Amino acid sequence: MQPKLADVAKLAGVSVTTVSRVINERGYLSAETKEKVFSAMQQLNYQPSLAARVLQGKQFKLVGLIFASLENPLIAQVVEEIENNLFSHGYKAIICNSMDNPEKEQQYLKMLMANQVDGIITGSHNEGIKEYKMSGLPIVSYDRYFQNKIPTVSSDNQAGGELAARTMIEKGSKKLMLVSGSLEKRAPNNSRITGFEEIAKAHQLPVSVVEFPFNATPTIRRATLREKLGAYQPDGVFCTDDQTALLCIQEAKKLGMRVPEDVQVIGYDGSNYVQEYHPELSTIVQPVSDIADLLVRILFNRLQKNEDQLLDNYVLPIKLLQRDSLRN
Amino acid sequence: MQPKLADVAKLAGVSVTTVSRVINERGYLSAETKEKVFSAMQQLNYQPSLAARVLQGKQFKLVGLIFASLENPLIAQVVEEIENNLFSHGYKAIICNSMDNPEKEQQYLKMLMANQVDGIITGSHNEGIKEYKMSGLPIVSYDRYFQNKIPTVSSDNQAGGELAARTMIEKGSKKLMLVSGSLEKRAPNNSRITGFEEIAKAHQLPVSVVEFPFNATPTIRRATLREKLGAYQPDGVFCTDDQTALLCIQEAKKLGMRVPEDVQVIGYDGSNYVQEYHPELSTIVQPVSDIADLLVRILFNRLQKNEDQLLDNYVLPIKLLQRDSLRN
DNA sequence: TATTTTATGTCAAACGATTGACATATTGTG
DNA sequence: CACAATATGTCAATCGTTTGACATAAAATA
Repeated sequence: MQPKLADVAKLAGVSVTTVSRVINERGYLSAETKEKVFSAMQQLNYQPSLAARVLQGKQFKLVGLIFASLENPLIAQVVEEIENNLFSHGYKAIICNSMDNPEKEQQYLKMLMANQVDGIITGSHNEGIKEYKMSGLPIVSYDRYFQNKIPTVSSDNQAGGELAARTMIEKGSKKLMLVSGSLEKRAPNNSRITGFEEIAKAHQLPVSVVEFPFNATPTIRRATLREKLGAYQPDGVFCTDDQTALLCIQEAKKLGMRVPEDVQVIGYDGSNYVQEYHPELSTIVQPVSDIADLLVRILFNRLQKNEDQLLDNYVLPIKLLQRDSLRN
Repeated sequence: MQPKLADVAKLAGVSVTTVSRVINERGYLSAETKEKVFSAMQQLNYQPSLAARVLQGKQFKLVGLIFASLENPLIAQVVEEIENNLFSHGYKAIICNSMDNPEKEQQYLKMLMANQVDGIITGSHNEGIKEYKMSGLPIVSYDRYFQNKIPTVSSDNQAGGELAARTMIEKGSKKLMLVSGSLEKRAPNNSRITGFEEIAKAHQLPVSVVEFPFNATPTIRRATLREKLGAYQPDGVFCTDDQTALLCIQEAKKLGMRVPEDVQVIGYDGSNYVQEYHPELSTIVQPVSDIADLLVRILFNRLQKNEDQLLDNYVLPIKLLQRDSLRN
């Protein structure tokens, strides 16, 4: 059995109240007693029962992370950085892979509420889930709009789309194609599309649009891309996520199109993984560290009930990573 | 405030004991009462306080996952599949990125103990951490050997190394190179090396060995690989992980070596990501789903105190995924 | 009809830590 | 020396749920 407060008290030769005082830093305490208590805790390898503390109204120091899937390198990185961030504040993260499944997401929310987590950070695709409102929990979202004053952090999707268009037009592309990795309305994501389209229109260049449902498999995407690339023969393709962009490059090459001579390709996300292991891909890079940082910061702000200066949306700047899928 | 048991009881017009009986399925209960209670729970959106239940000796239904880093696609996939598996059993997962840092791992163990998680699944690199013994928690490990009867699940590393060697030798490689993604002793990992070396020796073929410390950055790996490839000019390279294999292919090409004509390359891991987005790479594929499944199954077995038929090591079969980095 | 079985209720003690109220020493300060 | 500040102790209630002991009443069975 795990040692309890009383065991520590006995070993240290003090009362349980005193031990509790030491742990919670209340009242007057001599250095000597603190020392005794701490060493007793060490010896017994004592860890206060979180369950018992929570019952007293203390925080669990537990945050729920709801994201679609860790198999997306960007999400994996965001989750990892959030987790590191939380850890440094003494918080733990419960991970929830919603798999883009609203039912699963709903069940997760119930679980998280039962666990009485202190807050939730979500980057999942499904919205209109009423439990979000009911939960009464502090929630922060990544790159998703919610109806009810849930703060959202995202990269500057609009500017990203614009930058992608401007860049490839500058470098000579005239016959553009836009591939949306997932069609969901209301996602900030969509600004990537509008940003791109606006610039294209300003230059009076046509844009062929391909949209995938979010659950399209790589195989389906490949087949579709192959067909669209072959049929339309674009000389510049912007994909709203890196993974689709990779497929796009690969299929273009299979069709005998040279990248970037015949067709330039730009992706979106710029995870560490893509930067390191797909050196060819040019992409719009999201500031992941800043995003993770801000998400946690906002959550803590809400946790501490400092309901002050909370914006509804935080939009962080993106930048272009230019590599071989773009001409010089 | 969250509704409590008493609120449900009042709304359902029964006693708290009855509600508790319904929830815990104890004693005699009429269908009618159950119905009333369930509907009251629904109406109030009642979730029993896990903290209170845990205090009564119930399980948290919480498992700690300690892995090095989610930025490795294989780990991300393993974690994701474990999490899905746990979820279907009503369990949640706390995620811990140890970042290959023993100190962090130790802190995590403490946290997990304080949280009174029901068990731990670890695939982290650091061993000899005494807290593992002290924790008294059921632990299962992935691809790591521990001294003290902690069950381990791994892919058949030895067979994987052998298969890699046999395959490339069969396909004509005579000047072999072995690149170890991380040098750690005592890891099952090492069998990949010995397996490869044994077959090479049996064929009286020389093997040049390159070893990286686990924390070598991609940049360092690239530079080293470039030099070793250039100096040794191997015609067959086996890398003990896919990421290093990708770097290897890329650097070989930069050096003007053709893959697979001049040099064949085989990796190890075969995560979904690599299969989908690096179609060129040939690799030894670990059965990730089976691994995740087994890890969870073993953990549950220990949780239920069925200390029966528990092997120390479970070695699951691997298979070769042959693609363009190998000759036909 | 007598006796089980079924169905529910009341009550109170746990689980482990926190905390307020209050008591009692030992210091230190003016 | 008086009075405050410091240091610790005792005691009991509390958080929300579980559970055992016991009581009671209705329905089912013998």
